[in-house]
Parts: sequence; C-alpha cells; structure tokens
Amino acid sequence: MTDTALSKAVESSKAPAISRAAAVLRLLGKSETPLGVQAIARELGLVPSTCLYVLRALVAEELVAFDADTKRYALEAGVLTLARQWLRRNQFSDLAQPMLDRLGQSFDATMLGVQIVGLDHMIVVALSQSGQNFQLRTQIGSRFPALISATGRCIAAFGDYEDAELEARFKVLRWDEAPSFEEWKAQVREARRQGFAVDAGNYISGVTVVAAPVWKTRGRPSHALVALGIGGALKRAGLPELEQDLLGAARTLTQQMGGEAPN
Amino acid sequence: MTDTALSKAVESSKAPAISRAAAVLRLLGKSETPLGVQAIARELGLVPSTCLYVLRALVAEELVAFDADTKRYALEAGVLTLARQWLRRNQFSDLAQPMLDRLGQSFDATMLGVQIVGLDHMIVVALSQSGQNFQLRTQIGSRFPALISATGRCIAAFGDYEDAELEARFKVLRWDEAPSFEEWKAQVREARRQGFAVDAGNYISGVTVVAAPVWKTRGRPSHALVALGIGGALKRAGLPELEQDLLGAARTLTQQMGGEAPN
DNA sequence: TTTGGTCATTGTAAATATTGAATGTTGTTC
DNA sequence: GAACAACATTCAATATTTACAATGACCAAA
Repeated sequence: MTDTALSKAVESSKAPAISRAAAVLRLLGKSETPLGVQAIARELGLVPSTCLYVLRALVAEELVAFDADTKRYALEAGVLTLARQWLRRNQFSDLAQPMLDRLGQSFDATMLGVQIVGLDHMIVVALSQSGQNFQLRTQIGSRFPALISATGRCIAAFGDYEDAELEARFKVLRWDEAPSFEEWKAQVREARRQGFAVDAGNYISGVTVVAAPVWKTRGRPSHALVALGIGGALKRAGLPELEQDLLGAARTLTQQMGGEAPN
Repeated sequence: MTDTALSKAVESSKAPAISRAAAVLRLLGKSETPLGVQAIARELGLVPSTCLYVLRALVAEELVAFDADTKRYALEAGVLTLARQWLRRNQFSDLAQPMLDRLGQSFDATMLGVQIVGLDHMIVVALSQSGQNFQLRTQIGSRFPALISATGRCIAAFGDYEDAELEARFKVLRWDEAPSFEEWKAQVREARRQGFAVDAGNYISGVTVVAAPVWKTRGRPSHALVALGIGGALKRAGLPELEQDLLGAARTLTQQMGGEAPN
C-alpha cells in the first residue's frame, strides 16, 4: 500500500489506527531487515510518535517483535498462529489438498489452490509441489494480481466485469510475454466457452498454466485450481487430459462447497 | 484473552483500537463458525458500534472476511500472507528444518522447532512429521504454555526465573499425569545439568518428549528443538542416541544463529 | 573527549474516534 | 400475515487519541 492509499484508508475509516497497524505489518513483512520507528514512519507517511504507539500496541499483541538492543521492529511469530487458525477452518484448502496432490502426481505439475479476492489479487491457500519442479516455487500466502496468467482469464471470464475496468487493471500487469488486450479478451472468451483457461508461456516464458474456477456461492468464482508446468513437460504428460481432469476436480469442489457454477 | 485482560490492554495503550482489533482477530481465529457483530462485541466486552467500526477496518485491510448475506465475519486469507512473510525471513526455521527432517527420519519421531515467548508460551515455527505418527499431529503456529512438557523444563532450567513465578505458572498447567512441583523442580535441575530435558509421559500419557534449548543471543534461550514419539518406539530407536543427537543439533544451531549457550 | 546529527521518546492543544441511544432491518413466532 | 425480538447500523456529544514541537539518548566523526 502506498502512503497515499494509506492516508485515504485512514481518512475514510472510523478506526484509522487499525489501517495504520495493518500498513505497518505489511511494511515489516516486505522489509528484508528489521526497521526503526523513524524509517517506518517515513515510509508510511506517519508521524513518528503515532508510529511509535502503533508499534507498541502491536508488540503488546505479539504481532511485532521489538529488539530492545537495536530498537528495531520486525514481524513476530504471532502472525503464524492467526494463519494456522485460518487454515484450520478453511473448507476449500482441506477439500482441495487431496485433489491437488493427486493431479500433481499424475501430471508431474505444481498445483495451486487460490482464493480470489475481487479484482485485486488472488492468494495461494493450498499447494502441492510434487516432483522436481524447482523452478516453480511458490508458497502458501503468496499473492498475485487478479488478472494475471490463466487464473486471471478465469476471473475475467466468469466475473461479469466492465471492459473499462478490466482494461485498466490489465494494463498494469507484468508478463514475460504480454498479450495485447484484444488477444487477451479473445482468450477470455475462449475460457468462458471451455470452462477453464490456459496461459501458454505469457506469464512466465516456457511455463504453461491451466486454471479452472470454483464457486462457493452463485455469482463470481471464489477460488480456482491451478496447474503449472514446463510447457514441454505438460504436453508430454497430456495437456488435454490435464485440462479435463482439472475441470472435473473444480466442478466436484464447487459441488462439495455447496456452490453453483453458472448455467 | 479475557475481556478483563482486553480492557486492561485498551486502557494502558495509546492505540486501543489496535488491541481491540487483535482481540477480534484472535476471537475469530478461535471461533468454529463466523460471528456477527453483536456476538463479537458481547464476547469481548465491546460496544457494538465500536466493534462494527473495528470489523470494517479489518475487512478493508483484508484481514477479516465479511459475508454480506449472513452479516457474519471470519478470518480472511490476508493473515496467510503475513505468515508467509514472517517465515520467509526467519533464520531459525530455515536452519532448523533440515535438522528436524534428518532427526525425524533417523529416529522415526515427530520433530518440532519452537520459538519461546517469555514465560507465556511457545509457538511451533517448524516441524517435520515423518513416518506414521498420526497421533501426534501438530501444526505450524500452534501455541503451548511455556512451562509444559520437556521444553517447559528447558525454559525453566535456563531462564533464571523466580521460584514463585515458576510455581504460579506451573500450577495452572494441564498434564495427563502431572508431576508435583518438587518432582518437576528436580527434573528442571537435571535438565540444567544435562543441557536437555525429557518428559516421559507426563504431558501426554505414553508419549516421550525430548527438548534441547537454542540461544539466539546470550541470556535466555530463544528457541528449542523438540522430539516427540510414542515412548516405546523412541526407546527402541535409541533414546540416548536421540538425546545426544538433538543436543548436538541444538548446539550447532545456536552457533549458526550467532548465539551463545551459557558457560 | 567533544561535537554534531540522528533517532527514539515524551507532554500538550486540537482534531476525532468512541460511546450509547435511536433508527432501520431481518428473521421468527404466533 | 402481523407483531415481535434480535440484530446491524447510524447519529450527535464528549472523552481520547493524534500530531507537533521539544526533550533526551545515542552513535559517529573529528
């Protein structure tokens, strides 16, 4: 979050301290090293004293660690506990995990389960790193822009968004080999027709990505199943079979979660 | 956190909104189901309107999910992202992981790396669940009271705490087969002498736990390596060897982290 | 050792978030 | 189908927190 975005969130909210706290947590998360009060305040456009109070509160809550010697702040392990609690009661990641494991084994692909957060981004909430795919390392909790890669095409295809909004979001994406907006829209239409989307080396050169949407409720898809693999390897393993298998898994998952695909 | 503890944190802090927000997050984490504004407010002793503003801020920060249909709140996947960032830059979990894997393989034990948070509790920050130990499932982010089991004896042995404080904390612990405070103190002395601690079925009947402390800095231990196994199985695998191996790993880790064991 | 500068930390005036009652909304019972 | 009850939500007054300037602590360089 930029500091202008932060100041907006602070102004519009009735609990600005919370926006500030979240911004501090995100900043500390991004930072490679622990940070001092002043550095944090400068980066976020906060008054140092306010920043100090925020940090102290976060330290008291065990979300931030304070090194009394260096007077530096960093994330604390308490954030792990929250994450575990989220995972513990997440229907999607529980149900998706065995499917991801099976598909990953069968096709020697890296499998992801992602949660879609509007048009902003998606978050990896389950993964299966079977085999030797060292180049495609991802972690649970990783975030990606919503419209990127195969999953992005699914989000656009089944989200019923305005063209103008899609284009605005599309233009700021970073691809290895970016398609034109027109090419991309054609691919989105194709995804709508087929029920799944393919990214053949656009996002990452040489890497093929297949994604199929999952619905938790009627309306927009809430999650997606994703398969990644080196283009050649996936083709050898049988891309059409993978596509159909992934689509089937996504449909099963939609049913299991009590959701409903359109039509 | 009880609501009296919360009100204390709110009063003493200059950023009470943050204490409230953290309390809300923890409550939502504990809860088996999504909660409404009123339920949260009641549980935490908050004014409903204040609670609503806190929730809205947390929703805006993507730490809490809001279901517009049911008007219920739950943890959101954003907490995963924070956890990933914490893990990404955690020296201990990176260094400990291969050791835990190796030890777990060798002795067919469940291995944990825990971070010690004062006398309050410890948090599991790395683990290796090799083999068939289905009964001993734990997860990263799990919390335990500081003085429990073998790790607790290490914390007491190397922490230089007041006896009165230890006894107060000791008395509220829940064991399957609790030792008396005197027995426990003798075991703590033994741990200090040996450099590691053993819990032979006290915490969980039939389960043996071995723990060795790790120092990140001079002073109190910051982490510990822990091995858990069914008592009989660990003995068969060679308990003395495990103890020495674990102790060696902990010492290596202390060196790698730039720490220093006492004496 | 002294000096300069940076940083973390404290008091205080003003802006504003919290409060508790009032309003609208939903789902449930008769 | 109507009335109720529980709930989420809004609104205006005030107790609180925020921001700013000043202080104190610390480190580095001379």
